[in-house]
Amino acid sequence: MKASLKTSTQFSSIYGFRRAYTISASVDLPMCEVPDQRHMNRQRASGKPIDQFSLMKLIDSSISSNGFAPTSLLFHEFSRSIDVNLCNTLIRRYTDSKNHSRAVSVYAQMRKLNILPDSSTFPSVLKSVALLWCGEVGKSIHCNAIQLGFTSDVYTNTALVHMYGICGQPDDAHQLFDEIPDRNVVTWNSLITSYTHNRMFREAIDVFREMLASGVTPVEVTMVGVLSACSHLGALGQGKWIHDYIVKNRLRVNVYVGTALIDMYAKCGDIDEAKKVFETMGLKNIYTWNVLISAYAMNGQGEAALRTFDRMIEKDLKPDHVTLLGVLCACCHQGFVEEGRRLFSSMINQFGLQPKIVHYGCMIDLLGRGGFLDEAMEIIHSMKLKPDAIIWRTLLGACRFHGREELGEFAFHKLLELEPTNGENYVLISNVHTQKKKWTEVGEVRELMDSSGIKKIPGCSSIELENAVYEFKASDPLKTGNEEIHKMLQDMKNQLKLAGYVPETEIALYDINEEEKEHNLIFHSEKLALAFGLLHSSEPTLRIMKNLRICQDCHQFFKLASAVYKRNIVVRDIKRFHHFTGGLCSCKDYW
DNA sequence: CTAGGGTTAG
Repeated sequence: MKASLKTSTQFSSIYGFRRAYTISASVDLPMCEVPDQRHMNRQRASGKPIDQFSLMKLIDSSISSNGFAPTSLLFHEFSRSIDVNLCNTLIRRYTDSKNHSRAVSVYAQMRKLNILPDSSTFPSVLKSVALLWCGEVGKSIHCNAIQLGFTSDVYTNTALVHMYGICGQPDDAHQLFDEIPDRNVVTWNSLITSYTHNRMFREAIDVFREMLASGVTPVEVTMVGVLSACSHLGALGQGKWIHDYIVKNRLRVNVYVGTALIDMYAKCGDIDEAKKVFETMGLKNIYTWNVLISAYAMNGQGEAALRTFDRMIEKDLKPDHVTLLGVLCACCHQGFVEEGRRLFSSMINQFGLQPKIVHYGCMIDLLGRGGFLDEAMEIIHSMKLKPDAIIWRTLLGACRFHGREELGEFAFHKLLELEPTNGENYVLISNVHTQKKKWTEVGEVRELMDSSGIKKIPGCSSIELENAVYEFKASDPLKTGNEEIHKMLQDMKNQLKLAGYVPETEIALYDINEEEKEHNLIFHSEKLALAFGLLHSSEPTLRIMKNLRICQDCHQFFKLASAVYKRNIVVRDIKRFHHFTGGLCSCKDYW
């Protein structure tokens, strides 16, 4: 029946998952250290078979004091006492205590001893398989379930949908889902999270719509999945609808739902609403605080992020790696160099957290943008971790900012080794040379790019008006179809020039992160979306999303447009938000 | 009695 299932060998690399363990269902288990050897020896010496009750007690005490029971020995010594119920309990205990590889090992032992699994074996063991990201093992357990006739058990099927989803096989999850005769709300939730886990957010929302259409009533967990999808898509209209749905249907705003709501509003650029949800929440945990801190950081409210952090510390909450990342990022986006240095050292000294590569990256960005490139270099040399491509790219970006050609070349050569096909790197070094007007070097980079076949990513922007999303790609002014918008843009350009707009052509000439050359600057996708928004909406705030970073020229253009056309413009680009109001941007041009 | 949940630099 499952002959069409794909193998899962690639999932770990495609989705960036780290394969933590590899377990084969037929592998011999390693002998574990035996914590209660004497007790077992006594039992063995007495020659009496141990009864199930004593065995479970033994397992329990062993798990609670050592975190595990000597599984293989138990199976070996006491196999006569072991039946399916005992195995199920053992699997569940291991799953609950996050000892997933042992849970799977128990299942493997069961199969070896020919103890037939029952309908409650599969859900528990599959949960562990999912958390171990072992799609291959999951598939073989799925085959067992089919052979043993558990194809219509909804618990098993739901666990399988979840397992395939978590293991990076959302298509298999969906295919299986379609074959399940009696799906319930948990089955639907599993399919939705299959998609969110695999960054297929539109599909997740489609499934949610289908779920509503089929008459299944969503619950809190459903909302968390769909809200997460809305966050990633920047779908504010959709997200608000979910929020309304929660209120109207009296679903609880528990800590999961609340955190997901804050994140949704933050990632859709509505920071005020995000804050409101936070203030009305009863129970908050570290996730909630972290989400609010990075909400402020990405929306250009660095001070608020730091104040939130202080509030958190006052409440005696212990910050974690994500918290520190949020505050460092806030400092970075606002140029708070001194504050960033202080936080970085308190991370280690006060909070006892060992910085990860991301924290170093953030510090290098902060120092680099601030012009402290030598200090950034010192950090790179002093860190125990091997600098990755992102570290070097961040440094290269700072070199462009401050015209440090030599150091830039150094970083670029590191990048050529680490990721020779990433076009961004070529663009950055090309811009370093452009600034210094070293046209020979610029030409060389160009050639290197062409010969390596590196292509630019097309820019695409979208704007949501009255529940519809309109997408724009950088357009060719000679093509027909967008006359209205093109005419509007020409008018805007003339208007804004009166307010001081000067098209910036130099950088754009070689920047593949932006769509078009000099004469086409005016047809950048975000400008098209803005013109469309101004023409077709009278809302005070226009929200635009872009798949790449906003370019320098558009940034200037939008600032002036916010003043001339008296609108707030919120742009979410691939990195962060820009809130344009009255001729200024929340990023204070520091990005 | 067993299945489903939120955050992360450039």
